[in-house]
Amino acid sequence: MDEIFKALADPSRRQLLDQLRKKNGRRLSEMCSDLDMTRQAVSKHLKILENANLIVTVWSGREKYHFLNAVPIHQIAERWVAKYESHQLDAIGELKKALENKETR
Amino acid sequence: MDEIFKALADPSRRQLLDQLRKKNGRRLSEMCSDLDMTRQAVSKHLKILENANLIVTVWSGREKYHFLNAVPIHQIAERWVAKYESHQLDAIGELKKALENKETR
DNA sequence: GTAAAGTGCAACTAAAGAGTTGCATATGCT
DNA sequence: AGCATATGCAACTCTTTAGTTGCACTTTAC
Repeated sequence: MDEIFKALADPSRRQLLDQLRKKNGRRLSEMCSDLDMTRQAVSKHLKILENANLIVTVWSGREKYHFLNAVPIHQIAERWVAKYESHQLDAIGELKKALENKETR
Repeated sequence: MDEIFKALADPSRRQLLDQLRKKNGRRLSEMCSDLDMTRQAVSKHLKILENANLIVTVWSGREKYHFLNAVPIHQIAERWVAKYESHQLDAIGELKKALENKETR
């Protein structure tokens, strides 16, 4: 799960995912145009996304097609975000509790 | 939003959030015990979480209480993850489309 | 067959990040 | 007043990461 969080931490990589969301199955050179960096840099980002299983690739001749895989994103939403569902911030109430706790310590 | 993703990218910081999820309103020194690093390092992590608004703090005398704020997590789930809701991976189908596209290019 | 297109690999640089140590400051206790 | 507790700030080290440049390899087009 750490790999996924790390992969999503970079804005360029989120942008690449976003590109694929709009038009799936792009080649590397297609994806470079939107980013202000060299092809090799984009290639590295795509590799990180692929290692995190956020992207799946298929070769056809000399061309490599990139496909979005949203499954890991959904898993994080379900397994990780869900844990924080019930947590509403009630700072004042919580603070009171904490201070009461302090008294009796 | 970038700050939130970056803040969540570190396992120690996710662990700190997890601690607060179990028992809210902790002080810095309380939170150190679970992490294998110095107090100062934990303090830095907490500051990053605070800057990302994932944690809210309240001073009481010389003690600083930390409270979990799950709102940004929910916002990411709603605004960002939701965009990827409809994306099911159909690699073979997508590939076919990509290759057909290639023919006509 | 030769050139162009699409991609990968490796070495390097520069910047960001995690963690440490040392010192300072403020509060609470006796 | 004096000491212990709780935290913050700053400088430093080490590692990771983002990005570059240069070269190699394979496939397609002419």
